[in-house]
Amino acid sequence: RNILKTPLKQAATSQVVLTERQPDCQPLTTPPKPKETSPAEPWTPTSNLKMLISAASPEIRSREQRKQLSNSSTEVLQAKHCSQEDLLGDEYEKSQPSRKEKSLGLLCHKFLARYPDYPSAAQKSYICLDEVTEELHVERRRIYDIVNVLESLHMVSRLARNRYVWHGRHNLPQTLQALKKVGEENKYIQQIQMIKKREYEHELDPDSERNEETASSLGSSEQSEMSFVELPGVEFRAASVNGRKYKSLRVMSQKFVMLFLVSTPQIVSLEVAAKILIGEDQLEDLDKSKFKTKIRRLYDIANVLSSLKLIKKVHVTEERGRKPAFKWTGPEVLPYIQDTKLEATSTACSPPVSESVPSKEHFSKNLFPSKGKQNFTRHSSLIKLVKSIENDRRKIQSAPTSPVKMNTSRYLFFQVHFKVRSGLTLNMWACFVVETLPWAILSKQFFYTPENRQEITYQSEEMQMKSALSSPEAVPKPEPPQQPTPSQPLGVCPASHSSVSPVILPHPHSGVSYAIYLHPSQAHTVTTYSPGFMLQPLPCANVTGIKSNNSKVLNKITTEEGDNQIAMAEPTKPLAVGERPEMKSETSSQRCLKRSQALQENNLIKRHRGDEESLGTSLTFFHSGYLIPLTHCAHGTKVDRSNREKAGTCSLQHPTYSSPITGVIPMTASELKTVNIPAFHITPLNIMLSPNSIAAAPVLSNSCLNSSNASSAQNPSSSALNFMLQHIGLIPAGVQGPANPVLQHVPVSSQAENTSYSSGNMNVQEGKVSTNILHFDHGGLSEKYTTFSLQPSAPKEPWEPQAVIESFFRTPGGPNSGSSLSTNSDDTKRISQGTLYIPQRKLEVLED
DNA sequence: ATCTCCCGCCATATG
DNA sequence: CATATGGCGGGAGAT
Repeated sequence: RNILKTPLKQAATSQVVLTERQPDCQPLTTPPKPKETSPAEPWTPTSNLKMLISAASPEIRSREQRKQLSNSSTEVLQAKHCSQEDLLGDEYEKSQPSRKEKSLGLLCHKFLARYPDYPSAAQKSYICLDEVTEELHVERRRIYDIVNVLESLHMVSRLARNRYVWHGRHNLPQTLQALKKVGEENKYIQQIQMIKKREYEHELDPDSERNEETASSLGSSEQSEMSFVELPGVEFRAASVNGRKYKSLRVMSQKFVMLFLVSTPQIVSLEVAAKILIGEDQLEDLDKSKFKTKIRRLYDIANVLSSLKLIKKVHVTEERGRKPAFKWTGPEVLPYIQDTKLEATSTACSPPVSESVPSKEHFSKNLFPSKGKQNFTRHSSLIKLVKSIENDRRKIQSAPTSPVKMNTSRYLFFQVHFKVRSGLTLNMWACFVVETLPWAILSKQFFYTPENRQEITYQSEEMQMKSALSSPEAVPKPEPPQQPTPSQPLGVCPASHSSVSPVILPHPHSGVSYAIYLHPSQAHTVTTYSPGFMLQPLPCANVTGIKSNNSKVLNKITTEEGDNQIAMAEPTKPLAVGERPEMKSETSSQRCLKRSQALQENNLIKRHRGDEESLGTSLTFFHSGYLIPLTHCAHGTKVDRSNREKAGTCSLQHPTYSSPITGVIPMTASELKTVNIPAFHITPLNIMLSPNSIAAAPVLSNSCLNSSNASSAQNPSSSALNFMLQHIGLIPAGVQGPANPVLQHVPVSSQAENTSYSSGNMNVQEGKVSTNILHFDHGGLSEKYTTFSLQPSAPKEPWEPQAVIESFFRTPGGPNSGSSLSTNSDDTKRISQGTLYIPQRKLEVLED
């Protein structure tokens, strides 16, 4: 081994020598001196050879190395000369070491093969680097690369020199959870947005300005050091090692993973990752070489992660071209259900066993993180983002002179993560703009999370996002200040949902596609920007074919990789006020059509139910035009209960989906009834702000139950759901049809009962939002979480975003009431129309 | 040409 | 000091 080392070092030297000699035309001449001086290791000649050989063929090189091990310097030399000349021409090509076969990925596979994924306590395996390097025939250096990444995931930990312990994937769930949490705290999402945003701008006008950037970046240079995320049980032993640095690769690896866990489509392009990993420390250091190096490292890391099946390579295509990226294919990591106290115990569990069921408190705490008291608007990246947004608005409005208030506190970001029965999950990011329209959807998507599959394993790549649907929301642009529409209390938002277009959502397993109705503009956007995904607005008449196999569209879709998409909010033409009427009428007719279809579909569904049975899934048509696959849509608590239990069981076996909230969250029959969403169970998985943002609303006890509408029979969670979905555009307002032709204009409801729940129409056009409770009843634990919901307000009362926000993040009487957002919660504000959006490019992800 | 990323020099840390 | 680690970037296969 040492032998190898020495000559290598000299290779460089010899290069110099060689070069110098070039002019002499005697490149092969061996400098006599050194040769004699070190009989043990004839470095110069060897080096020369090495160089030549390596240039000629890696195969030879390796042979050379082998020989070298058993050598007698002179002989080796001879041999090499021979081999060099002999082999150079021909056979060298085939033997073995095509570069690929030496890839870190492959090596990693070999490495991993040596140890069990889930080593039992008994078979605690140790890793001796010397052995490994020898057995795998690799240079030590390479092993370090692997081990470092594994360390970052706590799959191994160092004991001492040359010695590591193998933990396998036992810690993975916790690690990922922890990483995700940190990732969120680091505001990676925003940073990513920021980067994309920046790129976008550069595209628009290459001669962009960078002063603003710099300025904003100065804002704060806090947080995120080279902090390595550790787990309670798995700290760096050999504590001394812990003393900073020398964890770069590890840290980088963790951060890289964080990016996946945090970003919504779990896809991260190398470019973005590199930028974030760099920019995190140095501000705006667009050093080219540094970037390259970062990329190199990322590839290294990615190779290991790939071997671990945690990520997979894909390509993201956008205007700029095809960019390398990776997609997370590891276990789904739910919002931090990580509790330091629980880790130790859970670590001891055997393979698939998940962490113990989190305590109520802990769960709630995680669901609504509230520790970060600091106003997140202070975060530099966010400020940047906001500035960018302002820029956009300026551009869009083409009214550069219009006063643009830079008030960062006006922006609020939050993520909504709804879970639908059979695993269809709606995940999105939205943004509030205080003083403007309610919100804009930054991104949203559906993905399939098979929590009720018994056979689920980490290879969730087949499952996750296979049927992902990401529909870029058509976000209305802000209206020019010149023509404010203060008189129009109801924002553009509701209006934009007045009509829907069916869209097909492929289903990976059953081969069934689901139709989802989206607003035309959305559908359009989708089709336009996600060609690869084949979101197709279909003529209503055709939608009936839930499982149609004749539709080429469908065929294509099912063939397509579900994750070929990624679409983000795209600037779209705002709905002009004038257009609204027409839209509506059109909508009405569409609704009718749809409803009739709904019936048909329902039948179809039933007919096909048998097929679905195997999956324990069935389709149900949601009368609002939202078709969702459901698991025994039921209707009663019983089913729910059993399901829940099943889910619970499942979770025990599959840590990946073990989160208690992954399971079915039952709603009582009464709830369903009230809500009028008979077959539609939605579980608000988490509604949270960006980490550390404004005070979140932590759980509440019963007190809250009564806080706002105790008397009201409405189901809080449903309210919330309606509210969200509607504004998100998933549920068209006033689906009920012509009955309420002018929904958009007529602020509905004055009573809680008819606000939206009674007639099944979701037209909650406006109203006050108040805090409400979500019932989480899983595994015997019944919990209530405060969330928002609509409360009927006085007719004609304009929208009060402030209230929305307030109630969204605030809990009456809760620890965080009177949060940072606004000083007086009861104060309502008027808002003008408009919306913000974050321009993003169309993306297309391709498998490799 | 671009994407990947192996190789191995050499600065540092460790013992 | 000898070794063990691992940062880093040249430059060569892969595509």
